[in-house]
Amino acid sequence: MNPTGRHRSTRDRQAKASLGEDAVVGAALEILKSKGLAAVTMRRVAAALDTGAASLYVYVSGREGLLQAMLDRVIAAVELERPDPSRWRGQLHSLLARMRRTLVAHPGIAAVTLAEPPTTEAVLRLVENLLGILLAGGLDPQDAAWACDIFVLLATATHIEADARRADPEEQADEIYQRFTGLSPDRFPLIAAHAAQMVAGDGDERFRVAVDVVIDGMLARTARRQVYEP
Amino acid sequence: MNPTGRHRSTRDRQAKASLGEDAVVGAALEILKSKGLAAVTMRRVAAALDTGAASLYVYVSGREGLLQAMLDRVIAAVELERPDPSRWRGQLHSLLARMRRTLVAHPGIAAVTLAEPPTTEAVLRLVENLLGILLAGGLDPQDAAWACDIFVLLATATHIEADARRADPEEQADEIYQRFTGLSPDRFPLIAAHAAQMVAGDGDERFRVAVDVVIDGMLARTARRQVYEP
DNA sequence: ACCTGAACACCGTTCAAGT
DNA sequence: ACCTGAACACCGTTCAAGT
Repeated sequence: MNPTGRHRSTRDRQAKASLGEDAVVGAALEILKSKGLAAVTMRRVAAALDTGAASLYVYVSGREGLLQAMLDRVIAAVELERPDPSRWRGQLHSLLARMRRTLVAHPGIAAVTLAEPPTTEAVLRLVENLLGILLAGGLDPQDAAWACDIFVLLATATHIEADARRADPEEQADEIYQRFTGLSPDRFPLIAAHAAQMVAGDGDERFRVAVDVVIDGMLARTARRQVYEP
Repeated sequence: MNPTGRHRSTRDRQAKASLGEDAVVGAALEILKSKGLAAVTMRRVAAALDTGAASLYVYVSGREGLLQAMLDRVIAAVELERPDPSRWRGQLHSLLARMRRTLVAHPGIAAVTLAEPPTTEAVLRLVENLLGILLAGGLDPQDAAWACDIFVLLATATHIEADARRADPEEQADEIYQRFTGLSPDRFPLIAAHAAQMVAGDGDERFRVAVDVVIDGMLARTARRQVYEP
């Protein structure tokens, strides 16, 4: 057997010394990026590794476990920030924008985030970093914890939203705009009147505004507390 | 054939005059509530209606269309508010709490919301109402539009989060608390130190805080605009 | 004209039987 | 001891053939 040769049959190949969780997750991520979440089936991942679906169960606990491991690997690639009280707001925006960009690059992967509590290594590191920046910003621990939760929810939700709209986003925005302006002014006067505002901004900008709004809201809470409970 | 009789075979029964989109959606919602989203298969819905999966395609365009119709019916049941500028903040909380409660009562249904632009009748009515309350509150149209988007994202995301945690939520919170306090203080000092804050509050309370934070953040934007661009 | 059984092309997971 | 082909119990969707 030529060790560099590619083999098309599942029989007749060298020992699987090179296989392992990393290889399985890697193959699955490649399929995810090129074909989307629905294409990530045990059978297809196995085929990409020149083996059968049953062999995958040695390295992952099943499809659910595989998705979990994929998310962890994706999140692990997000560069963190060293919390700096003098620029915590900017750090928050950078970190969350990177997180969102990474998620968007992996269509569908975030469905897993919401489904499971943040328990894997990489997700914990990200949350720890978020918490650090928020506390450096002077937030009360409870507010900081809640803000973490909200930010993760927003990042995940905008990501799911983004990748459901696979087609040209601008074209789709235009389509929705047309539909909104065409709505009966008797029944939907506000949506019709403000259609332009309803479809304004791309995913990045909408996410940025959402993060900004949450930061402002948290600062308002902090200010209120300092007035009433000094 | 006795018209009140139940038939177990797909052959040998009266004409399907009673069937229609409503019946299909109703049967699907019953399965959703009792067995969850994964159990809502074309075959099972058909079986509940004493017919075969193929017959469903007369009334719905496929599984995706069925889910869409189910969501519309669920959202249609959310009672709306007549916008009142003097109590818009309370109205927002009431409306969104009702929306969330309705979603939580239908495990898994919200996965559909995010996946599709808000284009169905009932969703449009809800968004129109949200927009009305926000504008009554004095928000700039663009801010109001963005707030709508954020609120819908939050409601959907917390709902997905809620129903992934099927088991006893309190027990699960305790489990996560144990895991957080047990984390290495070298690597995750903040999560470990603030574990209590991280798991504080049930779904309702966390959602309420999130809505409050977004409202405060939007008011801060409004105030800022009025100072700089009077 | 309407309805649907049966077929098609898939799934995730298990396990007996091989090497 | 390790690996996996084949089987099991499902999917959504289509369509030819029946009534």
